[in-house]
Amino acid sequence: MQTARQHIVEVAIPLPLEGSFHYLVPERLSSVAVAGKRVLVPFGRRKVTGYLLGDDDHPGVGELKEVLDVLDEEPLFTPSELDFYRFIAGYYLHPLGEVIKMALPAGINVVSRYRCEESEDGTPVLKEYLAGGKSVRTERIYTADPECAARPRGKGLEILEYLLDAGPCSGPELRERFGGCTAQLARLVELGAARLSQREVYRDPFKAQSFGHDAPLPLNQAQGEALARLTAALSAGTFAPFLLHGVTGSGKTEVYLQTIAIALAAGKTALVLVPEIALTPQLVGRFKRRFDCGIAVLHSGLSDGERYDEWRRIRRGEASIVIGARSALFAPLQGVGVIVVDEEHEGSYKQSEGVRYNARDLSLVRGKQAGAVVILGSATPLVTSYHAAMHGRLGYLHLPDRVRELPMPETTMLDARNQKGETFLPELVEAMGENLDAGGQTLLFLNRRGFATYLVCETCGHVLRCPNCAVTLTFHRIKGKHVCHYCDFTMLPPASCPDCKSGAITLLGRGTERVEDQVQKLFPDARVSRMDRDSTKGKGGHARVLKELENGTVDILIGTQMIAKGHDFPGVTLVGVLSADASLNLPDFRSAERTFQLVTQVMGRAGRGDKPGRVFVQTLAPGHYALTHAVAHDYEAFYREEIAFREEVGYPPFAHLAALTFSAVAARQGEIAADEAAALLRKIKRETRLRVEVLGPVTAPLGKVRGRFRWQILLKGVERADLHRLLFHFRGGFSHPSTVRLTIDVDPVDML
DNA sequence: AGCACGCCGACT
DNA sequence: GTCGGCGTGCTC
Repeated sequence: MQTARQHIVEVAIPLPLEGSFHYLVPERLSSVAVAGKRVLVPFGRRKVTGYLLGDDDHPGVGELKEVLDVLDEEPLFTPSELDFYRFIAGYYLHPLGEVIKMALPAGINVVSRYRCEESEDGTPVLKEYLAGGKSVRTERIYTADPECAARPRGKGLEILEYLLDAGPCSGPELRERFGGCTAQLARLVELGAARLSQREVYRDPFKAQSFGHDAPLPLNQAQGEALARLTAALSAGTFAPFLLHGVTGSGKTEVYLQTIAIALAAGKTALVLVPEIALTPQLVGRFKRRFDCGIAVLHSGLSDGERYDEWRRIRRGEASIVIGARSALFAPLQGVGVIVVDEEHEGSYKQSEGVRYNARDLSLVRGKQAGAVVILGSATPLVTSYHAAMHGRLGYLHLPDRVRELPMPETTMLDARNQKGETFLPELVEAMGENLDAGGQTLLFLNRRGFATYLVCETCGHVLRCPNCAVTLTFHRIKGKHVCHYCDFTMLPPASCPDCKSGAITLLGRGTERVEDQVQKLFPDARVSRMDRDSTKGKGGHARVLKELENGTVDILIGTQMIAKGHDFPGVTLVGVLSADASLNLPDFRSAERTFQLVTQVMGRAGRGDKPGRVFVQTLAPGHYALTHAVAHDYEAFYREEIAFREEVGYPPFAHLAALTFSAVAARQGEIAADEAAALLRKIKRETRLRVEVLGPVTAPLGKVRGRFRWQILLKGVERADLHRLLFHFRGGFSHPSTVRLTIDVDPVDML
C-alpha cells in the first residue's frame, strides 16, 4: 500500500512517560521536519507538542500516526545538546521529553492551541492554532521617504523633518522625543512620507545601566600559580576539572575573570554558575566592567520574555559569557572553553523538583563533552570534592590567604548550655554594645524565620501543628498568624488551647522576628533591621536591605542564610551566630558538613573592610568538630574527621546514593507500595548480584507534607553503575497505583 | 499528565 | 432504573 520510502521520526513527549514515540511525516512537512524542532502530534485523543529527536526508519510498532505540524523555523537544540539531554534523562531516570522541556527557556514552550472541530461529513478538522510565536518582541521602525513630496502639518511635519534628518527611528524613540504621536505617525505612513517596518528587539534585564571599566587586578603568588595551571589546561583544549579552594576574600573571582579573559582571547566562550539569583547583579557588574563582549544572564528571576531573549542572543552567538543560576547550565552556548561553578558546595545547585539534576555535577559532564576547563570554586568545598582533589580526580588549586592581607576574624565559641535558652549570652551582648559604640555594624545569624517556632499549651502540653504536614506551625507576629513553612497553611492565633480549652498557651522558640524585637529592646537607639524571606519579599527587597547595610543606615542586621552568602560588607565588624544547633541536628548525614559550611560562610562576613572583625558562635554543642574547626578556620582538620565518618558509615564519597520516596494521601497505600518496591529491589539485587544496599522503607524524616504521607527507601552502591543498573531493572518491573506518587532522587542532597 | 473505560452507591 | 464516584490503563 504505502510507498517504499517513508519519512519516520522519533519524538519525545514532555509527559511522565518512558520511551519515545514514532510518527510518519507527511510529504508537505518532510523537508522541514528535522531534529531539534518541536512538532505537533496526535497523542491518544489529544494533540501535544513533542520534540523531534531524529529520523528512525525501524520503529518496532505497527500503525503510525502523522505529524500534524512542525512548529519551529530553526532547531532548538543541536545533536550534542541532545546527547547531553539523553545523558541527564538516563542518569536521573527522568523522561527525555521532560528533560528537554526543562532545558529550554520557558518563553519557547508556549504550547500550541488547536481547536479540533467536526466538518459536515464528520471528519475532524483542525481549525487554527497559535504556535509559540508571541514571545518575540518587535518594535516599529519609521523611515522617511525623501522622494515623497506629501507633507503633513504641525507636529507631523516636525517628526518627518526629524526622520529625514536623523534616519530611521523606532516608535518608542520618537515618543520619547515628541511625546504621544501615534496619530501623526499613522498619518505619515498613510501619506507615504514614511515607511513602517518591524524590528526584533531584546528585552534587556540590565537596560539603561551603565558600567564603568575595570582593569585586571594584580595577582598574589597563589592566584598566579592557579591561573598558570588553568591557562595550561585551557591551551591543551581538553576537559580538565579543577577545585579552586580559596578562603573567603582570597580572590577567587579574579582568577575566574582572568581565566575567562584567556579563553575569550582564544575564541572560546565561558559559562559562570552562581548559587543564588541575588548574587548575579554584583557579579554581572564586575564582568561588564571587565569585558567588552556580550554577556547574557539567565536565572529564574527573569520574566519568560527576558529569559527567551537572552537565550536567543546566546544561540545566535551574540554573547560570549553567560552568567546565571543552576538552569544556566543549559545555555545554548557554543565553543565553551571555561565553566565556573562558584560556591560549588551550595545545595541550591540541586534541583529538588521535577528533573532532580545537580548543576554542579552536570557541569563536569558538559565540560567533558565540550573539552572545557571546569573550575569548582569554594572556601568550604564539599568533602566529596576535596576527596576527589586529593585523589587526583580534580586538579587542586589552593588560595590559602586573603588578598590585601586582611586578617581572619577573631573568633570565640560560646557555650550556651546552662543558659536557660537566653537568646544572647552576656559576652555577645557586651560585644554588640561595644561595636555599636564604635560605630561598627553587626550581623546576627539565626536559621529560623518568624517569631516563635511553636505554640504550646501549658496545661495539657498540646502543640499547634499543621493539619497537612508533620510539623509545628510557626507564629509570624507581623502577619499575626500561625504559618506552616511547608504548605503555607495559615491560621489566626487561637484564644485557648484547641484541645483542652485552657487559656494558658505560650509561644516558644525564637525566629528572626523575635530576635529583632529583643535586639531593639536591648539597644533602643540602634537601627535594627531584618533580612529573611519574609522581609525581602517582592522584587528589590533583597537589594534594599543590602543597600541599608552599604549606606550605613543600619547598625544591627538579623538574618537567615540569606546574609551568609558572598556579599562584601566592609562595615561589618561583628558577627554573632545565635544558634548553630538547628542545622547540626538535622537527620541528614551531611548535617555536620552543612553546619561547617554555614558557620564558615557567616564568619566570612566579618572584617572584610579595613577593621578586623570579631565572631561569636553560640551553641549547645561547643565540642562538635563541625564547630570547633569552623571557629579555628581549619578546613583540613574538619575534612579529616568528616571523611573518616563517611568511610565508617559508607556514605559519599565511599558510596553513591539514590532515594526513592513514596507519597500518598491514604497512608496505607503509600506504605504498601513502598514495601512492595523494597521487596522487588531486594529480589532484583539477589538475582543480579548487584552490590547495592537496600535500606528501608522507613517513614520519611518529614512523615507528612501537604496532606501526603511519605515513605522512603535508600539505595547505597559502592559502584555507581550497580546502582543505576538496579534502578533501571526496578523501573522496568515496578508498577504502583496512580494514587501513590514515586520520585527517584539520584545523588540526593536534601534527605528530608 | 490527560482522557476514557469500567464497575459500585444515592438520586430523578 | 440512571448519574457519577475515581481506580486502572493507555498514549507512536
